[in-house]
Amino acid sequence: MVSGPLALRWCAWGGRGDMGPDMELPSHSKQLLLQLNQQRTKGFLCDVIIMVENSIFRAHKNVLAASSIYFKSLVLHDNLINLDTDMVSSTVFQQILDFIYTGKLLPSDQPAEPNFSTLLTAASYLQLPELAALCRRRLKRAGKPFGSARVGAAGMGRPPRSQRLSTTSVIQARYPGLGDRRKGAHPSQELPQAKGSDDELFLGSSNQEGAHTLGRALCPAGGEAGLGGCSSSTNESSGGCEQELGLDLSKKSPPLPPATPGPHLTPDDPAQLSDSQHSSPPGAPAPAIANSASYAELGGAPEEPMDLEGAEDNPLSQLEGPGGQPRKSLRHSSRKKEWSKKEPCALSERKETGPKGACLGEEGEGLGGRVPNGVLASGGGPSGPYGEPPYPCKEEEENGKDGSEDSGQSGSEGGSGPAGAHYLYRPEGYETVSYGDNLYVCIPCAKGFPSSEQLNAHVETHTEEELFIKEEGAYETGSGGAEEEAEDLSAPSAAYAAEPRPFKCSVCEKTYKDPATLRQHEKTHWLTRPFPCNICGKMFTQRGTMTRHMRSHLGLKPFACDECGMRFTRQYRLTEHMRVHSGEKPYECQLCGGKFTQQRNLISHLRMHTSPS
DNA sequence: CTGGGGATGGGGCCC
DNA sequence: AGGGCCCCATCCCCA
Repeated sequence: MVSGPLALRWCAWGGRGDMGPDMELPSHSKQLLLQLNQQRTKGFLCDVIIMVENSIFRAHKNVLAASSIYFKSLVLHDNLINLDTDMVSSTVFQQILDFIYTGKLLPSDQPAEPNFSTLLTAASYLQLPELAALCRRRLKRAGKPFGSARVGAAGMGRPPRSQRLSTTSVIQARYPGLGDRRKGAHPSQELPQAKGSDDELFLGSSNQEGAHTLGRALCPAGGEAGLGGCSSSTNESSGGCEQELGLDLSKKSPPLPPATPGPHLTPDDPAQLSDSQHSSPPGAPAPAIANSASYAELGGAPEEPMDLEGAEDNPLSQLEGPGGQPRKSLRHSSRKKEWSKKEPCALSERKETGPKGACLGEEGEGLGGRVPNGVLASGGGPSGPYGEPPYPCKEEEENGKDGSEDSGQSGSEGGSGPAGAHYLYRPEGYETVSYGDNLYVCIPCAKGFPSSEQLNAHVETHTEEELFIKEEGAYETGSGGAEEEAEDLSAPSAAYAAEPRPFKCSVCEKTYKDPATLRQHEKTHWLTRPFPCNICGKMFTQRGTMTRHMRSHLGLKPFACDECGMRFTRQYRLTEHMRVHSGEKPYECQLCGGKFTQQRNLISHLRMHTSPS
């Protein structure tokens, strides 16, 4: 399943002894790559977003996974990848992505010759052995030393990752949902397991050349005799090579079982399973995706030629595809269009904000050129209000809630600067006056810092308790006061009388069984929403809500109906939907006896009974 | 044209 | 972190 287009390419290049030349299309792999690259530039079927500095790149998981073991481990888990900007810049990544999709180092936009040293660093970091080798050759030819670049982070004078883990929280706050997997821990840390699972498939299904390439992928620095730290027989010990790469794989062991052979995916996670389905190459005879759902998601009947032009307008409508329910497909298509109409607002807004807040900032092509018609960039001009307060408070959002669409908009206006609960990145652009260097602001004490690291170091000086007290104090001055509410503690509501709920919200009347839930609830009273969407900037109080929201951006619908192939973003929706097929109507109106498949429709129906109109 | 119902999407929130 | 449920909003179909 992992053997993507590049694996195909390798097969073709490697030649096959059992197949005569008349049975082989010499240009097949080239054409395939060409198509893929075209699709990438159009955003068609792109299923992963890579964020580098302020730029967003869209790509295909299969292609990334096939070209780099690093990407392979990343895209298994995530659809949004945030690359270490210390290791790769957006300009360099642009070249790299082009290389991945074309096999050529295209002349960059830069007037000067591409900086092979930085390219080599990035290639090593991203574990692109062939590109790294190319760079090394060029550097060698130019007589430039490249050892420092090859050793990656260590060579760049950066502290080992384990020492940099303290920044993780800030990074998570800025890019929540990216998690440790993406930022804090290099995915190569999962290599031992990867080698035991997917790579075996890789090796087993490839010819020798493919296996050899993979071997180099496992050991990026190697495979180039006399150049890398590893000898040409590097396949023997990839671990050592990783160390030499400076990718510090020994630090902070990932929360994974030891190198027991087995799949990365947790089989009980439908989302992940689905993601793995996403990774399957279109057209691959994968029984796991043989249902109409996945088939629909792959963009239509396999025998149908892909209509890229049509797809340009709305890739998501293509994703929905003819799933056997034309009406629904149509509806989804229009819905998606409606949705994408909203996105440009947020994005264009972000574009106008400063460097960090704006994913699209300096590099117009980050979206404009790279994904002109993709989910992120489709549609027309801005349609929402500008200049709203950057950090919408709950009340504001709820008061102005004349539609989730609108609240989404306002949310996105405010959210271009990812904000943490206790720390906050304040993007440029909200004020015409520059903030100077202190763009990272600690919310509790309002101190500004020039870097996330410094902010994070500072944040750690605040204790949880202290922060909590400050939040509490803010509410006390704002309304009611906690004291009078505290008195209510003695009078728990009858509804909760059966079960002790000793943890009471200091702001409202709600009580909870455990402090964690209370804490979570208290966040709903905070004026800042800790979890911003990386794509539209909308802020959320809970990480889970944000990641769920992110799914809608990425068009991820992991939960497929076996009956009709419709896909949903949530399990619950699928459960609901399944009643359509089963005919089950468990919700009955006590007034008229009407039965409903969904509770919410019963509720809506009950309103009809109760409302005077 | 209108209202009701079916179905779906997204966010909030609790567990 | 993820599941489950609630809510609101919306679209579509149909009587």
